[in-house]
Amino acid sequence: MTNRGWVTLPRPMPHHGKIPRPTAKRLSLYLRELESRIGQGETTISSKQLGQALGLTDAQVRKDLAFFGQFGHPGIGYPIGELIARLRSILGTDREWHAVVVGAGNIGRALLAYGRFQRKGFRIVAVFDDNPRVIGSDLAGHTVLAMSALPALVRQQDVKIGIVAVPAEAAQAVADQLIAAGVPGILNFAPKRLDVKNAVSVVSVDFSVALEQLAFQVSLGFTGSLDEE
Amino acid sequence: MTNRGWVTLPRPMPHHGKIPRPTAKRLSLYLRELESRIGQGETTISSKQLGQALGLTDAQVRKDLAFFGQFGHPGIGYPIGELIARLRSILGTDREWHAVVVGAGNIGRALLAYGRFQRKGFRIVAVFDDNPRVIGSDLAGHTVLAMSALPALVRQQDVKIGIVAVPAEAAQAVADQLIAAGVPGILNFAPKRLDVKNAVSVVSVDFSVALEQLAFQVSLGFTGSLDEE
DNA sequence: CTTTGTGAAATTATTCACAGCA
DNA sequence: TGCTGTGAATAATTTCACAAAG
Repeated sequence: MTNRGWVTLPRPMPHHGKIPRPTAKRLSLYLRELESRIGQGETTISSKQLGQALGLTDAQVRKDLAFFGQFGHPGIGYPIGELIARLRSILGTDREWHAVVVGAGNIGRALLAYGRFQRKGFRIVAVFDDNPRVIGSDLAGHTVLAMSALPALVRQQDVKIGIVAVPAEAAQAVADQLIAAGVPGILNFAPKRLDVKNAVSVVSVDFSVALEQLAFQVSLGFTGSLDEE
Repeated sequence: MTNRGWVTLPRPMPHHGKIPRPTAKRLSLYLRELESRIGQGETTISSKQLGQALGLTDAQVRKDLAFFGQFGHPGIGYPIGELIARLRSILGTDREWHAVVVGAGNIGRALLAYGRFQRKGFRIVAVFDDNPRVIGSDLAGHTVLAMSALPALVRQQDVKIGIVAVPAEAAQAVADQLIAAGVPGILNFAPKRLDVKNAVSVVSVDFSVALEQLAFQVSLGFTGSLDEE
Protein backbone atom coordinates (compact mmCIF):
# COMPACT_ATOMS: atom_id res chain seq x y z
CA MET A 1 0.00 0.00 0.00
CA THR A 2 1.24 3.39 -0.97
CA ASN A 3 2.17 5.67 1.88
CA ARG A 4 -0.66 8.17 2.13
CA GLY A 5 -1.74 11.10 4.19
CA TRP A 6 1.42 12.01 6.00
CA VAL A 7 4.88 12.95 4.98
CA THR A 8 7.58 12.72 7.61
CA LEU A 9 10.07 15.50 7.96
CA PRO A 10 13.70 14.64 8.73
CA ARG A 11 15.17 15.24 12.19
CA PRO A 12 16.88 18.63 11.79
CA MET A 13 13.48 20.24 11.29
CA PRO A 14 12.52 21.68 14.70
CA HIS A 15 9.57 19.95 16.36
CA HIS A 16 7.55 19.37 13.22
CA GLY A 17 7.33 15.74 12.40
CA LYS A 18 4.56 15.43 9.91
CA ILE A 19 2.93 17.50 7.22
CA PRO A 20 -0.45 16.62 5.72
CA ARG A 21 -0.30 15.89 2.05
CA PRO A 22 -2.53 18.78 0.90
CA THR A 23 -0.26 21.14 2.80
CA ALA A 24 2.80 19.73 1.08
CA LYS A 25 1.16 20.42 -2.25
CA ARG A 26 0.44 24.02 -1.37
CA LEU A 27 3.99 24.78 -0.31
CA SER A 28 5.10 25.26 -3.91
CA LEU A 29 2.26 27.67 -4.51
CA TYR A 30 3.19 29.74 -1.50
CA LEU A 31 6.77 29.85 -2.65
CA ARG A 32 5.81 30.97 -6.12
CA GLU A 33 3.67 33.82 -4.85
CA LEU A 34 6.27 34.92 -2.31
CA GLU A 35 9.02 34.98 -4.92
CA SER A 36 6.89 37.11 -7.15
CA ARG A 37 6.23 39.55 -4.30
CA ILE A 38 9.76 39.88 -3.08
CA GLY A 39 10.64 40.77 -6.65
CA GLN A 40 8.26 43.71 -6.26
CA GLY A 41 10.07 44.93 -3.18
CA GLU A 42 7.48 43.78 -0.61
CA THR A 43 8.99 42.56 2.64
CA THR A 44 6.08 41.18 4.69
CA ILE A 45 2.80 39.52 3.87
CA SER A 46 -0.23 38.54 5.93
CA SER A 47 -1.94 35.19 5.77
CA LYS A 48 -4.94 37.00 4.36
CA GLN A 49 -3.02 38.53 1.48
CA LEU A 50 -1.28 35.30 0.68
CA GLY A 51 -4.52 33.37 0.82
CA GLN A 52 -6.30 35.84 -1.39
CA ALA A 53 -3.65 35.57 -4.07
CA LEU A 54 -3.95 31.81 -4.06
CA GLY A 55 -7.66 31.34 -3.52
CA LEU A 56 -7.27 29.99 0.02
CA THR A 57 -8.57 31.13 3.38
CA ASP A 58 -6.29 32.96 5.77
CA ALA A 59 -6.76 30.26 8.37
CA GLN A 60 -5.58 27.65 5.91
CA VAL A 61 -2.43 29.59 5.16
CA ARG A 62 -1.65 30.02 8.84
CA LYS A 63 -2.24 26.36 9.61
CA ASP A 64 -0.01 25.34 6.73
CA LEU A 65 2.82 27.65 7.67
CA ALA A 66 2.54 26.69 11.33
CA PHE A 67 3.64 23.18 10.43
CA PHE A 68 7.23 24.22 10.08
CA GLY A 69 7.81 26.82 12.72
CA GLN A 70 6.19 29.97 13.93
CA PHE A 71 7.83 33.06 12.66
CA GLY A 72 4.86 35.16 11.73
CA HIS A 73 4.48 38.35 13.74
CA PRO A 74 1.05 39.22 15.13
CA GLY A 75 -0.12 42.53 13.80
CA ILE A 76 2.55 42.45 11.07
CA GLY A 77 2.47 39.24 9.10
CA TYR A 78 5.24 37.00 7.80
CA PRO A 79 8.69 38.17 6.72
CA ILE A 80 8.75 37.19 3.05
CA GLY A 81 12.49 36.65 2.81
CA GLU A 82 12.63 34.26 5.76
CA LEU A 83 9.57 32.42 4.56
CA ILE A 84 11.09 31.92 1.11
CA ALA A 85 14.35 30.63 2.56
CA ARG A 86 12.47 28.24 4.78
CA LEU A 87 10.20 26.97 2.03
CA ARG A 88 13.13 26.46 -0.31
CA SER A 89 14.95 24.51 2.33
CA ILE A 90 11.89 22.36 3.04
CA LEU A 91 11.13 21.74 -0.61
CA GLY A 92 14.79 21.06 -1.31
CA THR A 93 15.18 23.69 -3.98
CA ASP A 94 18.03 25.37 -2.15
CA ARG A 95 20.20 22.55 -3.44
CA GLU A 96 21.04 21.65 -7.04
CA TRP A 97 19.42 18.53 -8.44
CA HIS A 98 20.86 16.62 -11.33
CA ALA A 99 18.26 15.18 -13.65
CA VAL A 100 18.24 13.03 -16.74
CA VAL A 101 15.61 12.98 -19.45
CA VAL A 102 14.67 9.64 -20.96
CA GLY A 103 12.99 10.01 -24.33
CA ALA A 104 14.22 12.34 -27.04
CA GLY A 105 10.77 13.02 -28.51
CA ASN A 106 8.57 16.08 -28.35
CA ILE A 107 8.25 16.25 -24.62
CA GLY A 108 11.93 15.66 -24.03
CA ARG A 109 12.80 18.38 -26.48
CA ALA A 110 10.38 20.83 -24.89
CA LEU A 111 11.76 20.12 -21.43
CA LEU A 112 15.30 20.82 -22.56
CA ALA A 113 14.23 24.12 -24.06
CA TYR A 114 12.27 25.04 -20.94
CA GLY A 115 14.55 27.40 -19.06
CA ARG A 116 12.53 27.35 -15.86
CA PHE A 117 14.04 24.06 -14.76
CA GLN A 118 17.48 25.54 -14.43
CA ARG A 119 16.19 28.51 -12.50
CA LYS A 120 14.56 26.22 -9.98
CA GLY A 121 17.77 24.37 -9.28
CA PHE A 122 17.25 21.39 -11.58
CA ARG A 123 20.01 20.68 -14.06
CA ILE A 124 19.46 18.24 -16.87
CA VAL A 125 22.80 16.49 -17.22
CA ALA A 126 21.98 13.96 -19.95
CA VAL A 127 19.37 12.73 -22.38
CA PHE A 128 18.74 9.06 -23.13
CA ASP A 129 16.78 7.17 -25.72
CA ASP A 130 16.72 3.56 -26.86
CA ASN A 131 16.10 4.27 -30.54
CA PRO A 132 19.37 3.60 -32.44
CA ARG A 133 18.38 6.21 -35.01
CA VAL A 134 18.32 8.90 -32.35
CA ILE A 135 21.27 7.85 -30.23
CA GLY A 136 24.27 10.02 -30.96
CA SER A 137 22.24 12.88 -32.39
CA ASP A 138 22.24 16.25 -30.73
CA LEU A 139 19.31 17.58 -28.70
CA ALA A 140 19.65 21.13 -27.44
CA GLY A 141 23.33 20.69 -26.78
CA HIS A 142 23.12 17.16 -25.39
CA THR A 143 24.30 14.14 -27.29
CA VAL A 144 21.54 11.56 -26.93
CA LEU A 145 22.92 8.53 -25.08
CA ALA A 146 21.98 4.86 -25.18
CA MET A 147 20.13 3.48 -22.17
CA SER A 148 23.06 1.20 -21.47
CA ALA A 149 25.02 4.26 -20.41
CA LEU A 150 22.46 5.16 -17.75
CA PRO A 151 23.80 3.41 -14.63
CA ALA A 152 27.32 4.75 -14.96
CA LEU A 153 26.13 8.27 -15.60
CA VAL A 154 23.72 8.22 -12.67
CA ARG A 155 26.59 7.20 -10.42
CA GLN A 156 29.11 9.67 -11.80
CA GLN A 157 26.80 12.67 -11.82
CA ASP A 158 24.82 11.77 -8.71
CA VAL A 159 21.55 11.97 -10.62
CA LYS A 160 18.53 12.32 -8.34
CA ILE A 161 15.70 12.82 -10.81
CA GLY A 162 14.72 10.80 -13.84
CA ILE A 163 12.25 12.37 -16.23
CA VAL A 164 10.18 9.82 -18.13
CA ALA A 165 9.25 11.33 -21.49
CA VAL A 166 8.51 8.20 -23.50
CA PRO A 167 5.23 6.69 -24.76
CA ALA A 168 3.01 4.89 -22.25
CA GLU A 169 4.03 1.45 -23.50
CA ALA A 170 7.68 2.06 -22.70
CA ALA A 171 7.21 3.99 -19.47
CA GLN A 172 7.25 1.12 -17.00
CA ALA A 173 10.40 -0.37 -18.48
CA VAL A 174 12.14 2.99 -18.34
CA ALA A 175 11.05 3.46 -14.73
CA ASP A 176 12.45 0.04 -13.89
CA GLN A 177 15.78 0.98 -15.45
CA LEU A 178 15.89 4.27 -13.58
CA ILE A 179 15.17 2.52 -10.30
CA ALA A 180 17.78 -0.12 -11.01
CA ALA A 181 20.29 2.62 -11.74
CA GLY A 182 19.59 4.12 -8.34
CA VAL A 183 17.63 7.23 -9.27
CA PRO A 184 15.45 8.12 -6.24
CA GLY A 185 12.88 10.37 -7.91
CA ILE A 186 10.85 10.04 -11.09
CA LEU A 187 8.91 12.72 -12.90
CA ASN A 188 6.52 10.90 -15.18
CA PHE A 189 5.07 12.47 -18.31
CA ALA A 190 3.71 9.22 -19.72
CA PRO A 191 -0.05 8.69 -19.43
CA LYS A 192 0.38 5.57 -17.35
CA ARG A 193 0.62 4.82 -13.65
CA LEU A 194 4.13 3.63 -12.80
CA ASP A 195 4.44 0.76 -10.43
CA VAL A 196 7.55 1.59 -8.44
CA LYS A 197 6.96 -0.83 -5.56
CA ASN A 198 7.53 1.99 -3.07
CA ALA A 199 11.20 2.05 -3.99
CA VAL A 200 11.31 5.65 -5.18
CA SER A 201 9.21 8.83 -5.32
CA VAL A 202 7.03 9.49 -8.32
CA VAL A 203 5.17 12.58 -9.44
CA SER A 204 3.17 12.47 -12.64
CA VAL A 205 2.18 15.15 -15.07
CA ASP A 206 -0.49 14.07 -17.51
CA PHE A 207 -1.84 16.49 -20.08
CA SER A 208 -4.68 14.20 -21.10
CA VAL A 209 -5.96 13.99 -17.56
CA ALA A 210 -5.77 17.75 -17.23
CA LEU A 211 -7.62 18.20 -20.50
CA GLU A 212 -10.32 15.74 -19.46
CA GLN A 213 -10.79 17.51 -16.16
CA LEU A 214 -11.26 20.71 -18.06
CA ALA A 215 -13.69 19.20 -20.56
CA PHE A 216 -15.61 17.76 -17.63
CA GLN A 217 -15.92 21.10 -15.92
CA VAL A 218 -16.79 22.94 -19.09
CA SER A 219 -19.50 20.49 -20.00
CA LEU A 220 -20.95 20.85 -16.52
CA GLY A 221 -20.80 24.60 -16.81
CA PHE A 222 -18.75 24.53 -13.66
CA THR A 223 -16.75 27.68 -13.14
CA GLY A 224 -13.76 28.32 -10.99
CA SER A 225 -10.39 26.82 -10.60
CA LEU A 226 -9.51 23.22 -9.90
CA ASP A 227 -5.80 23.63 -9.60
CA GLU A 228 -5.05 25.12 -6.23
CA GLU A 229 -5.93 22.37 -3.82
CA MET B 1 -15.05 32.34 -3.23
CA THR B 2 -14.22 29.59 -5.66
CA ASN B 3 -16.75 26.80 -5.92
CA ARG B 4 -15.28 23.91 -4.01
CA GLY B 5 -16.07 20.39 -3.04
CA TRP B 6 -18.99 19.54 -5.27
CA VAL B 7 -19.56 19.45 -8.93
CA THR B 8 -23.13 19.41 -10.16
CA LEU B 9 -24.07 17.02 -12.93
CA PRO B 10 -26.51 18.21 -15.63
CA ARG B 11 -30.10 17.01 -15.73
CA PRO B 12 -30.01 14.06 -18.18
CA MET B 13 -27.76 12.15 -15.77
CA PRO B 14 -30.07 9.78 -13.89
CA HIS B 15 -30.44 10.50 -10.15
CA HIS B 16 -26.86 11.57 -9.53
CA GLY B 17 -26.69 15.22 -8.70
CA LYS B 18 -23.27 15.72 -7.22
CA ILE B 19 -19.81 14.21 -7.43
CA PRO B 20 -17.11 14.94 -4.84
CA ARG B 21 -14.10 16.64 -6.30
CA PRO B 22 -11.59 13.85 -5.60
CA THR B 23 -13.87 11.43 -7.40
CA ALA B 24 -14.03 13.71 -10.42
CA LYS B 25 -10.26 13.71 -10.55
CA ARG B 26 -10.08 9.92 -10.51
CA LEU B 27 -12.52 9.48 -13.37
CA SER B 28 -9.82 10.16 -15.96
CA LEU B 29 -7.58 7.58 -14.35
CA TYR B 30 -10.29 4.94 -14.45
CA LEU B 31 -10.95 5.70 -18.07
CA ARG B 32 -7.28 5.41 -18.98
CA GLU B 33 -6.93 2.03 -17.32
CA LEU B 34 -10.16 0.71 -18.81
CA GLU B 35 -9.16 1.79 -22.31
CA SER B 36 -5.88 0.02 -21.92
CA ARG B 37 -7.64 -3.16 -20.79
CA ILE B 38 -10.31 -3.26 -23.45
CA GLY B 39 -7.46 -3.02 -25.94
CA GLN B 40 -6.21 -6.29 -24.45
CA GLY B 41 -9.53 -7.96 -25.05
CA GLU B 42 -10.74 -7.96 -21.44
CA THR B 43 -14.46 -7.44 -21.05
CA THR B 44 -15.11 -7.13 -17.32
CA ILE B 45 -13.15 -5.84 -14.38
CA SER B 46 -13.70 -5.93 -10.63
CA SER B 47 -13.31 -2.94 -8.34
CA LYS B 48 -10.40 -4.76 -6.78
CA GLN B 49 -8.53 -5.17 -10.05
CA LEU B 50 -9.18 -1.60 -11.08
CA GLY B 51 -8.12 -0.31 -7.70
CA GLN B 52 -4.96 -2.37 -7.72
CA ALA B 53 -3.91 -0.99 -11.07
CA LEU B 54 -4.38 2.56 -9.84
CA GLY B 55 -3.23 2.26 -6.26
CA LEU B 56 -6.70 2.67 -4.76
CA THR B 57 -8.83 0.48 -2.51
CA ASP B 58 -11.67 -1.53 -3.98
CA ALA B 59 -14.15 0.29 -1.78
CA GLN B 60 -12.99 3.60 -3.16
CA VAL B 61 -13.49 2.44 -6.71
CA ARG B 62 -16.97 1.17 -5.99
CA LYS B 63 -17.99 4.37 -4.20
CA ASP B 64 -16.69 6.44 -7.10
CA LEU B 65 -18.44 4.42 -9.76
CA ALA B 66 -21.66 4.33 -7.75
CA PHE B 67 -21.97 8.08 -8.20
CA PHE B 68 -23.11 7.73 -11.75
CA GLY B 69 -25.26 4.65 -11.85
CA GLN B 70 -25.06 1.10 -10.70
CA PHE B 71 -24.17 -1.25 -13.44
CA GLY B 72 -21.67 -3.46 -11.80
CA HIS B 73 -22.72 -7.10 -11.38
CA PRO B 74 -22.18 -8.81 -8.03
CA GLY B 75 -19.89 -11.77 -8.41
CA ILE B 76 -18.80 -10.57 -11.86
CA GLY B 77 -17.58 -7.00 -11.81
CA TYR B 78 -18.11 -4.11 -14.20
CA PRO B 79 -18.60 -4.37 -17.97
CA ILE B 80 -15.59 -2.48 -19.33
CA GLY B 81 -17.22 -1.31 -22.52
CA GLU B 82 -20.22 0.22 -20.83
CA LEU B 83 -18.08 1.81 -18.18
CA ILE B 84 -15.88 3.43 -20.81
CA ALA B 85 -18.84 4.81 -22.71
CA ARG B 86 -20.31 6.18 -19.53
CA LEU B 87 -17.07 7.75 -18.38
CA ARG B 88 -16.47 9.35 -21.75
CA SER B 89 -19.93 10.77 -21.76
CA ILE B 90 -19.48 12.15 -18.25
CA LEU B 91 -16.06 13.58 -18.94
CA GLY B 92 -17.25 15.01 -22.22
CA THR B 93 -14.66 13.29 -24.36
CA ASP B 94 -17.31 11.68 -26.54
CA ARG B 95 -17.66 15.07 -28.21
CA GLU B 96 -15.06 17.03 -30.18
CA TRP B 97 -13.61 20.11 -28.53
CA HIS B 98 -12.07 22.94 -30.48
CA ALA B 99 -9.07 24.50 -28.78
CA VAL B 100 -6.72 27.37 -29.47
CA VAL B 101 -3.16 27.71 -28.27
CA VAL B 102 -1.96 31.13 -27.19
CA GLY B 103 1.82 31.40 -27.20
CA ALA B 104 3.99 30.11 -30.01
CA GLY B 105 6.97 29.29 -27.80
CA ASN B 106 8.37 25.98 -26.62
CA ILE B 107 5.28 24.78 -24.87
CA GLY B 108 2.98 25.79 -27.67
CA ARG B 109 5.19 23.98 -30.15
CA ALA B 110 5.30 20.85 -28.05
CA LEU B 111 1.53 20.81 -27.65
CA LEU B 112 1.00 21.02 -31.39
CA ALA B 113 3.35 18.12 -31.93
CA TYR B 114 1.67 16.10 -29.19
CA GLY B 115 -0.63 13.75 -31.05
CA ARG B 116 -2.49 12.58 -27.99
CA PHE B 117 -4.69 15.65 -27.94
CA GLN B 118 -6.34 14.77 -31.21
CA ARG B 119 -6.93 11.21 -30.08
CA LYS B 120 -8.76 12.42 -27.00
CA GLY B 121 -11.15 14.53 -29.01
CA PHE B 122 -9.39 17.87 -28.72
CA ARG B 123 -8.63 19.68 -31.94
CA ILE B 124 -6.32 22.66 -31.98
CA VAL B 125 -7.85 24.96 -34.57
CA ALA B 126 -5.52 27.95 -34.29
CA VAL B 127 -2.39 29.35 -32.70
CA PHE B 128 -2.05 32.93 -31.48
CA ASP B 129 0.80 35.11 -30.34
CA ASP B 130 1.22 38.81 -29.80
CA ASN B 131 4.82 39.03 -30.96
CA PRO B 132 4.85 40.70 -34.41
CA ARG B 133 7.98 38.75 -35.30
CA VAL B 134 6.14 35.48 -34.87
CA ILE B 135 2.75 36.40 -36.30
CA GLY B 136 2.36 35.03 -39.80
CA SER B 137 5.01 32.36 -39.38
CA ASP B 138 4.15 28.69 -39.58
CA LEU B 139 3.96 26.43 -36.55
CA ALA B 140 3.28 22.77 -37.27
CA GLY B 141 0.94 23.61 -40.10
CA HIS B 142 -0.77 26.55 -38.37
CA THR B 143 -0.17 30.13 -39.39
CA VAL B 144 0.37 32.03 -36.16
CA LEU B 145 -2.37 34.63 -35.78
CA ALA B 146 -2.46 37.99 -34.02
CA MET B 147 -4.46 38.19 -30.81
CA SER B 148 -6.79 40.66 -32.47
CA ALA B 149 -8.12 37.78 -34.55
CA LEU B 150 -9.12 35.80 -31.47
CA PRO B 151 -12.73 36.87 -30.88
CA ALA B 152 -13.86 36.25 -34.44
CA LEU B 153 -12.16 32.88 -34.61
CA VAL B 154 -13.62 31.75 -31.30
CA ARG B 155 -17.07 32.59 -32.59
CA GLN B 156 -16.62 31.04 -36.01
CA GLN B 157 -15.04 27.82 -34.80
CA ASP B 158 -16.98 27.50 -31.56
CA VAL B 159 -13.78 27.28 -29.55
CA LYS B 160 -14.30 25.83 -26.08
CA ILE B 161 -10.75 25.57 -24.77
CA GLY B 162 -7.99 28.14 -24.63
CA ILE B 163 -4.51 26.89 -23.87
CA VAL B 164 -2.33 29.47 -22.16
CA ALA B 165 1.28 28.79 -23.13
CA VAL B 166 2.85 32.17 -22.48
CA PRO B 167 5.22 33.39 -19.74
CA ALA B 168 3.76 34.06 -16.28
CA GLU B 169 3.83 37.82 -16.78
CA ALA B 170 1.55 37.63 -19.80
CA ALA B 171 -0.75 34.87 -18.58
CA GLN B 172 -3.39 36.93 -16.83
CA ALA B 173 -3.78 39.27 -19.80
CA VAL B 174 -4.16 36.31 -22.14
CA ALA B 175 -6.73 34.74 -19.84
CA ASP B 176 -8.68 37.99 -19.80
CA GLN B 177 -8.70 38.06 -23.60
CA LEU B 178 -9.84 34.45 -23.80
CA ILE B 179 -12.66 35.12 -21.35
CA ALA B 180 -13.68 38.26 -23.22
CA ALA B 181 -13.75 36.25 -26.43
CA GLY B 182 -16.15 33.80 -24.81
CA VAL B 183 -13.92 30.77 -24.32
CA PRO B 184 -15.40 28.77 -21.42
CA GLY B 185 -12.38 26.65 -20.46
CA ILE B 186 -8.73 27.48 -19.91
CA LEU B 187 -5.80 25.11 -19.67
CA ASN B 188 -3.02 27.06 -18.03
CA PHE B 189 0.64 26.16 -18.47
CA ALA B 190 1.96 29.41 -17.00
CA PRO B 191 3.37 29.22 -13.47
CA LYS B 192 0.83 31.69 -12.18
CA ARG B 193 -2.63 31.47 -10.66
CA LEU B 194 -5.18 32.94 -13.05
CA ASP B 195 -7.88 35.10 -11.58
CA VAL B 196 -10.91 34.28 -13.67
CA LYS B 197 -13.55 35.75 -11.37
CA ASN B 198 -15.52 32.49 -11.58
CA ALA B 199 -16.40 33.25 -15.17
CA VAL B 200 -14.82 30.15 -16.71
CA SER B 201 -13.21 26.82 -15.78
CA VAL B 202 -9.47 26.64 -15.29
CA VAL B 203 -7.12 23.71 -14.95
CA SER B 204 -3.43 24.34 -14.48
CA VAL B 205 -0.40 22.28 -15.33
CA ASP B 206 2.79 23.51 -13.70
CA PHE B 207 6.06 21.69 -14.24
CA SER B 208 7.86 23.66 -11.56
CA VAL B 209 5.33 22.70 -8.94
CA ALA B 210 5.57 19.06 -9.97
CA LEU B 211 9.34 19.19 -9.80
CA GLU B 212 9.28 20.81 -6.39
CA GLN B 213 6.91 18.18 -5.08
CA LEU B 214 9.30 15.57 -6.31
CA ALA B 215 12.35 17.25 -4.82
CA PHE B 216 10.47 17.53 -1.56
CA GLN B 217 9.65 13.85 -1.49
CA VAL B 218 13.10 12.80 -2.52
CA SER B 219 14.74 14.93 0.13
CA LEU B 220 12.41 13.44 2.72
CA GLY B 221 13.19 9.96 1.50
CA PHE B 222 9.47 9.54 0.99
CA THR B 223 8.65 6.77 -1.43
CA GLY B 224 5.54 6.05 -3.37
CA SER B 225 3.35 7.94 -5.70
CA LEU B 226 1.78 11.33 -5.22
CA ASP B 227 -0.11 11.43 -8.44
CA GLU B 228 -3.19 9.27 -8.08
CA GLU B 229 -5.35 11.27 -5.75
C1' DC C 1 -17.22 -18.18 -3.40
C1' DT C 2 -16.93 -13.65 -5.56
C1' DT C 3 -18.18 -9.07 -5.95
C1' DT C 4 -21.37 -5.14 -5.76
C1' DG C 5 -23.60 -1.23 -3.33
C1' DT C 6 -23.96 1.24 0.77
C1' DG C 7 -24.87 2.76 5.53
C1' DA C 8 -21.96 3.57 9.55
C1' DA C 9 -17.44 4.51 11.49
C1' DA C 10 -13.02 6.35 11.11
C1' DT C 11 -9.94 9.38 9.35
C1' DT C 12 -8.37 13.53 7.29
C1' DA C 13 -8.76 18.32 6.14
C1' DT C 14 -10.81 22.87 6.56
C1' DT C 15 -12.95 26.57 8.82
C1' DC C 16 -14.29 28.94 12.93
C1' DA C 17 -13.37 31.79 16.54
C1' DC C 18 -10.78 33.76 19.90
C1' DA C 19 -6.84 34.57 23.29
C1' DG C 20 -2.77 37.04 23.10
C1' DC C 21 0.89 39.83 21.01
C1' DA C 22 2.61 44.07 18.37
C1' DT D 1 -6.47 47.87 15.50
C1' DG D 2 -4.41 44.07 12.77
C1' DC D 3 -2.62 39.80 12.80
C1' DT D 4 -0.76 35.18 14.37
C1' DG D 5 -1.27 30.58 16.37
C1' DT D 6 -4.29 27.12 17.69
C1' DG D 7 -7.82 24.36 20.05
C1' DA D 8 -12.58 23.14 18.99
C1' DA D 9 -16.11 22.46 15.61
C1' DT D 10 -17.36 21.26 11.12
C1' DA D 11 -17.01 19.24 6.80
C1' DA D 12 -15.23 16.15 3.46
C1' DT D 13 -13.35 11.84 2.21
C1' DT D 14 -12.02 7.22 2.85
C1' DT D 15 -12.36 2.78 4.83
C1' DC D 16 -14.95 -0.75 7.07
C1' DA D 17 -18.00 -4.31 6.99
C1' DC D 18 -21.88 -6.69 5.58
C1' DA D 19 -26.43 -7.82 3.33
C1' DA D 20 -27.83 -9.11 -1.06
C1' DA D 21 -26.91 -10.88 -5.77
C1' DG D 22 -24.62 -13.71 -9.40
